[in-house]
Amino acid sequence: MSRQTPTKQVILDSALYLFHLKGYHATSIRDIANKAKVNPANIAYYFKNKQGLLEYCFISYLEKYIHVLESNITLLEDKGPQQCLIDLVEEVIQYQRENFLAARFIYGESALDTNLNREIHSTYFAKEKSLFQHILDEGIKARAFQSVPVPLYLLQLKGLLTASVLHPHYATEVLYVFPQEPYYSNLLTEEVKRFIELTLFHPEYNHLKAFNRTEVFTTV
Amino acid sequence: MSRQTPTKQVILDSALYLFHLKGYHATSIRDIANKAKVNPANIAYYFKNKQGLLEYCFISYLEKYIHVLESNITLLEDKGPQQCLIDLVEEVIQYQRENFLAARFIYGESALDTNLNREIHSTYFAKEKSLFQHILDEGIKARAFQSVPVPLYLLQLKGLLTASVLHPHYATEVLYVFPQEPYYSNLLTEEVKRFIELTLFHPEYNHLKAFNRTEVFTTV
Amino acid sequence: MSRQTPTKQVILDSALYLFHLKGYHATSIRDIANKAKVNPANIAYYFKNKQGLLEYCFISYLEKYIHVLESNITLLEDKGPQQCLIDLVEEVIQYQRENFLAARFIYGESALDTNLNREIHSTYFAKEKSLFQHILDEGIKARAFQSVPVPLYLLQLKGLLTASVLHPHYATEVLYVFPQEPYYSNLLTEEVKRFIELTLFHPEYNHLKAFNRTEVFTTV
Amino acid sequence: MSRQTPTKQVILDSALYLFHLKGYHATSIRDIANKAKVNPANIAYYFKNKQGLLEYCFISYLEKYIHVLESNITLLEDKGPQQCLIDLVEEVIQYQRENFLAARFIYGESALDTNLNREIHSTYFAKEKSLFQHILDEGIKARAFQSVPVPLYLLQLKGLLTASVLHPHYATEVLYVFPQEPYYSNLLTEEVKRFIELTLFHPEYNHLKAFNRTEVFTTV
DNA sequence: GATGAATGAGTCTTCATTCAT
DNA sequence: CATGAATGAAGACTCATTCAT
Repeated sequence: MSRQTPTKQVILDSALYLFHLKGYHATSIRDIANKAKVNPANIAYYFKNKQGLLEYCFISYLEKYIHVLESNITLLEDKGPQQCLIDLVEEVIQYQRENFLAARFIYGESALDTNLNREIHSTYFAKEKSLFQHILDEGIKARAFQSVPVPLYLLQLKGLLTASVLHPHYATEVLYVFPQEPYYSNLLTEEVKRFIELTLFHPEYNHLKAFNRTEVFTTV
Repeated sequence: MSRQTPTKQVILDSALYLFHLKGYHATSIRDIANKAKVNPANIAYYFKNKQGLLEYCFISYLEKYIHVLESNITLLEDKGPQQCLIDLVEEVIQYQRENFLAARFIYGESALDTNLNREIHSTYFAKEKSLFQHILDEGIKARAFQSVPVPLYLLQLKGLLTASVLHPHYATEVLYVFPQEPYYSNLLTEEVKRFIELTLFHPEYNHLKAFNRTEVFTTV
Repeated sequence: MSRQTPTKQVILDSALYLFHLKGYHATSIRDIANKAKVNPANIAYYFKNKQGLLEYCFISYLEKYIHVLESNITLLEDKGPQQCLIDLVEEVIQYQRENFLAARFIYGESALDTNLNREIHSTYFAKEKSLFQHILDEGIKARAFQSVPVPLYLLQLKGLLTASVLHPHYATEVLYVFPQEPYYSNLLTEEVKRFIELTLFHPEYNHLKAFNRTEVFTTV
Repeated sequence: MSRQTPTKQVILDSALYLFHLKGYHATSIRDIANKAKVNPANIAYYFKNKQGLLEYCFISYLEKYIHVLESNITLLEDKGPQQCLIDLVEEVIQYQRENFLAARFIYGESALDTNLNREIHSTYFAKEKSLFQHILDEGIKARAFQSVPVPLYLLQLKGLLTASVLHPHYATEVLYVFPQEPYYSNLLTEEVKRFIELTLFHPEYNHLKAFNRTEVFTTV
């Protein structure tokens, strides 16, 4: 997290913004340079390549993302699986909201058939999976969680956690839900937690406080 | 559903395949023509534009998708809200699996800032929302469903339904779940149904047969 | 001048209109076909080529143009050189006005370096020159005309006669002179005649009626 | 009149040459680049567009052309209308000869229906007209000129002045007059002056030296 | 660190033309 | 006589990248 040259940073910000808006291939290096008010050759200087810029975006997001997960898992024994998972989900959602541009962009591109995607799936996402699986396995073993089919459950969990990232226009323009605003973000977090509790937690084991949903959104 | 020129159809298939694989902007018109083994000028002949080809892909998928939803909703009164929603979800998942390339591609692109995206959100997805909302409202009114905040619930439902479409590499290469195979597809459908039952259905009202999950996937 | 297939004629009219409007190279064969509401392949059928269509336009205009000149020259001995030249000029201007699209188009293109241009210059325009020169030579010999340098005089005469054809926007949008309307066409014809009389005719010989210009246009 | 990059200048020269030879639309950007021995992308770099290159050609010619006119008009009071017009005509012909390629090209294209043409007519040519009209009005008022219908006269003057530009092949290949050579250029200038004197100047007012035409070109 | 000039490959698109029907 | 399908070549233009300064 070292302080970066203003030029490098402004390139990065512009790139991230345009990538998330138009996608990687639809964004030209001159678009980025124009937005950053910088000479295009600087991009080659700092990132060697357009590809290099892309990788930098991916990796710097994912590196920190994994760090968020790992630092949470260390408390698994202290908190117990239920609390640990709940906290983890909360922090993931928060991290995604704080790095919204990167999150939206990376998950959007991650469906494509790319070498870079293959790499990050075999490293970062594999790591992510093993961390989540660890919590689930521990929870199931401790009878805190119901005995769910882990991979399927993780896929669904992924769907829940990335819903507001991957369907931004559906959220804002169709449902009038604005996931970037704290108000909605909190509601969404609570909903995800509710899903997890209802579908995963063992009822008898549950020592979390009763779930009280705000009743605001019952109808629209 | 009129009979199409073989040339037009083969262009369409090739385009869909490459779009889903590499994304719209990374796919050149020559790539498509090569794969289809036709002259690039035919693409202009049949679709006027690369953009025209894109729109054709989007619209022909979404048109049929909306049709699936609508023909299901007509049976809402007969089936009751619970069975109607369950059947709907099943058919949506099935439709997505049958039109996997289009589904993956369209949902992947739908996060971008495009005129086409704005259009389809204000038409097809708005329609989709109103249909889903109709079921939910009816179900809540009839006490078949719990009183959930509809927009948030719809966003999460969207996340669940598109999870295997939007995270294909995560599913196959990390989780070893292959959503296109009928075996996994059925399991995933059952899981989504389970989520809905647990988070939406009113327990007392429930007259569906008890949910029996296959216990295969408990661990991996 | 045989009656032509409606299709052939409508193609010709459309071509001439678009050629004069946008120029030959800026007009596509599909433009013409669209305007004529005809299938593009018909152009190949009737004219073999785009080039063939062009040649047809050129030649059919010039063939008739030369005919106008020739049929006038035959009366040279009867009328005397002055009257003959005056009548000729009048008929040339009239012919150009009646075939305005062709005239504008052909003179516009005739400055370019083309095989077709080389051909029509060595035939039609060479013929045109020899006819004009014949009148001038006869007139000079008969002391009806002043002893002008013929080639230079012909070049200037050409400039005068084609002025309203080659500067259509200058005429209409800058000078507010509309050469296609009979009113202005007559005025222009009178002006050209006046130029010729003043610069070419021998004053003593002149037995034409005194030139009375309409005084309308003295100032603007 | 700032110093231009050699590359930019060589592109400009090549473009002008090819435009005048084949016309704008028949000249491809690759033709220009080949002739200039530079990379085609440089054209986009310096002129943004093929259209941009065209506009540059038009405007740089016309800008200087108007300047020629204006700097002459300032001497109107000193010289009197007759001498001023004569000098002006001489300088116009000279300017056209010095910028032959541009002049031929621009007047050739100026008959077409183009946005650019509309613009230059409503600016440069409107300006040109008002300058010429000013001289004529002054001359008529001062009884130096006969009371001619100004717009018609200006149209004919235009025809005279552009004759050798707009009928280059007619001049050289049919009449064997070579307007670019100083010898012929002088003769042509004298002829135009003679026309003006005979058709415009008031005989009594005339204090110009008697017009002596070289007698060389009486016959060909 | 940063820039303007220059490049070659690649983009989408349009064109004139042909041919079977 | 007319058409729709199909083609190959060429069009203008954009792109990522390099390099001397």
